[in-house]
Amino acid sequence: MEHAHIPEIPVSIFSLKHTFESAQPLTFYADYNEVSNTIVYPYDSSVINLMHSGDDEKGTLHIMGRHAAPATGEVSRRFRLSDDMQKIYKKINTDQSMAKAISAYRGMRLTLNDPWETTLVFIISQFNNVKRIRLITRNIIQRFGKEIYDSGGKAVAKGFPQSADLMKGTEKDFRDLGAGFRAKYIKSAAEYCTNNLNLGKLPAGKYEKLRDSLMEIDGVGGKVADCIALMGYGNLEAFPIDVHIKRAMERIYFKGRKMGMAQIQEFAEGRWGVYRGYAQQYLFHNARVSGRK
DNA sequence: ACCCAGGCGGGCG
DNA sequence: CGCCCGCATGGG
Repeated sequence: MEHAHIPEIPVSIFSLKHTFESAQPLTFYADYNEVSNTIVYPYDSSVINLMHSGDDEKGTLHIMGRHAAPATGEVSRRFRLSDDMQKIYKKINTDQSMAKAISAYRGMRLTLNDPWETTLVFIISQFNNVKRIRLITRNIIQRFGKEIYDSGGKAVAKGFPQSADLMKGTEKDFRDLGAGFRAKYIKSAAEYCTNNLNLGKLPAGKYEKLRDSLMEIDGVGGKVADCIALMGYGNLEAFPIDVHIKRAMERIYFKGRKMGMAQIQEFAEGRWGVYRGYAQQYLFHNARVSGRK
């Protein structure tokens, strides 16, 4: 089938750039080319190549790659293309700070990632920085991922290793790949998610139950469980509170006073309701970018 | 040199 | 219960 039709998806209020740069699981191992506005990432047994043309208000996603046609639905799910951003913005645009964040990163989507990939990435994320999370994640993929070949039989990438694949690694292996004290968590999570907890069977829509189940994993506490619920299961009720969110919210909404996690959670629920996961992503990205210098 | 990073588990009061 | 501490590693 030469000159195969390139699948296209019309998209509006969508920014591949802001989405990629907002430190979500996919972005730790995908490659992004800002000039061509293209993202390349391994998925299943092939590589998906996604180009965004037009502008963020109204554009087109072009899907290229060996399995481009069957990947169309997957791209739509993964980038949450059916989210009604007008409606979501209306719900979370509650004040001047949110308005500025939405304006600055308009089109940024939450992404929906594989639950196991998300679990591993956020176990690595604890007490760590984004650059090293990315490094460690890539090291683990390089060491334990399976080769992905193009139609000519050339190895082009490595797929994300499943939990069973990581069971072959020792704690020392993960330490050598840069995981540090998290190595023991990676090892035990690989075992637990292979033998005891089927991540594919957890109830994505039941926030409390989902969160409690995820916290059975050693090394997964409340914050990491919220990240997995949000970005691995698409549960928008999850509101992960990390150091950036905590600081930003204390400053913006609590006159600089130190607040407990429960109080901040309660505030977020009351203010942004079932869309608080989206509010979190805009607050987080804004705080992180404006915190750099 | 010093401080910080998408926190967590464990121990203590 | 809540509080507090140690924790690997590398970048600013």
